[in-house]
Amino acid sequence: MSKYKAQILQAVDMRGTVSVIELSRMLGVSDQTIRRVSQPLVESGALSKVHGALVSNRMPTDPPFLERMNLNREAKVAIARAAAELIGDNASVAIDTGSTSGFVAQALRARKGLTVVTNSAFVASTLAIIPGNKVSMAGTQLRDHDGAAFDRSAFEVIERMRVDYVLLSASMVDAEAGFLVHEQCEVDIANAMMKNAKRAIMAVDHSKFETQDRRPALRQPELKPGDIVITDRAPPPAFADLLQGLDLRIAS
Amino acid sequence: MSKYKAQILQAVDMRGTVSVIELSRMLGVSDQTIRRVSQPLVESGALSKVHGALVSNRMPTDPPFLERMNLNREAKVAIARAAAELIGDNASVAIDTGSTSGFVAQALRARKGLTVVTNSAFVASTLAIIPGNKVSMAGTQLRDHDGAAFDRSAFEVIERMRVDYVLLSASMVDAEAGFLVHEQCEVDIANAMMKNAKRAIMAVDHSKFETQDRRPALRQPELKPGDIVITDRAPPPAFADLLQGLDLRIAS
DNA sequence: ACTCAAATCAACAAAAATCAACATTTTCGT
DNA sequence: ACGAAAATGTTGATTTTTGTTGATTTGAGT
Repeated sequence: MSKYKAQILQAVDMRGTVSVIELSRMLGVSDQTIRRVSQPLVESGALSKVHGALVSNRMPTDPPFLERMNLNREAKVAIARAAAELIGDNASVAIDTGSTSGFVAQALRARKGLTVVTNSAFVASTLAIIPGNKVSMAGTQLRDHDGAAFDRSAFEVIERMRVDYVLLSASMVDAEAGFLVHEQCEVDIANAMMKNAKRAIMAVDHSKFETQDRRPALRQPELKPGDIVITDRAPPPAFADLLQGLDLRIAS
Repeated sequence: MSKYKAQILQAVDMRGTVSVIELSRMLGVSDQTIRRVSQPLVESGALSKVHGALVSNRMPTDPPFLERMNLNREAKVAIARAAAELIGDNASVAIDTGSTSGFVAQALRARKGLTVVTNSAFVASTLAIIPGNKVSMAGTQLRDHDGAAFDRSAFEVIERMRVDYVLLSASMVDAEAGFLVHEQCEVDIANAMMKNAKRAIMAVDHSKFETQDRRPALRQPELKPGDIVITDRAPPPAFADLLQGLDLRIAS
């Protein structure tokens, strides 16, 4: 068993796919060594190999989904680590849809004894198989672009739970309007989750503060004083008002 | 108890992995001493040893579900390909839990326009994000060893659907008793799915025909004549009676 | 189909780590 | 202080891992 095994697995699982050359630079060894030590991993089925790279078997390989997962990847990983750190073991947490939430779910695999409620099938399947976790999948009918549910039963499940944290995300942030998403049903779910959570964690990478997106957007429910915002760079000064009273954390 | 043990344990658990040389410098003793002192620690299971370093056992270990996914991998992949071929585009299909079903779900990503109902969060998240699919997740409360649901709402969802195929699996096959699983709830779900499907596909790799498992087991609902059994090797002759009237297919 | 660059593989030599045996030092009870 | 037992360091043979080389395969583009 090689000493690089854990690092390779972690890197590949986090990113879905990473090139052999990149791994060799990352670990400071030759590409040949990466191939050699990863061979048992692919034989055991933990990873798959393609020409030039290793790909994770634990993550969807569907283009649109993967694209979003790979946008601002390092930022999201850093934010996810910080969120997982904050949440801690044995906590209960509601998690919404969104690629950042997907990374948080992956980071939360290191936690133990979580109680989770989510309307994202990806989040649910990521965390459900960790021994000791209790995971509730909210909703039945999954929409195809991200595998999340927004039907009536989703609300019923969420409204039955009472959790320590709710993890939310946003498509963009506007200095006046606040945290925005594109669909009403996402707002509704966020609202239901927030009502039943002690504390909200809003996870947004820095790109969300700079979006020029002009598509119609809807406001997420307002955060309460003391709620947490995790991002990866200090937001521009224009957002000072919006973030007033919130617990802003910069992950790196 | 050696005076170094505590420090070694602490350092290794803290950092996950630390080289023997580094430990020897850290404690101001020879590398040989580190090996000697750490030997009882690895024998007692507190640490693992790799060439050049000691790694903590505390932190990262694969969930059992993923380990089962890797058992008889090639056989399951072959079976999954055959099943996906058979099911075709635009079909509707109910899929149960089980590692073989997980592989079938992955193979089904190549199909288009599927309507899927499943009680496995893993299957659901794998297929939900394929554009054009309609996926229903049956159930809310996910059990931790495989992320599948067996609660009342799971049955309600399944009983509302009418599908072309149901994809089933088994833990083992007995020449007299037939296809067996270990839990009653799995039988119940299989039963509900079969009642609402035109045709059943039973996917079992060859190892299931050879199991010596003596744990108590329960029969899956009886297959109808014309139902399909997909496996990867011709079953032993003792199973001829059981397979009588069924459509047996050998995948390679 | 053909070409070229990049990635892979196989084999070998160099380097690093391990192990076993022995010499030396430390510890501890008397 | 003395001797036995345990712990540590040292040495050299052995094993494992690693980087390099060159031949081969693969994949993208024409």
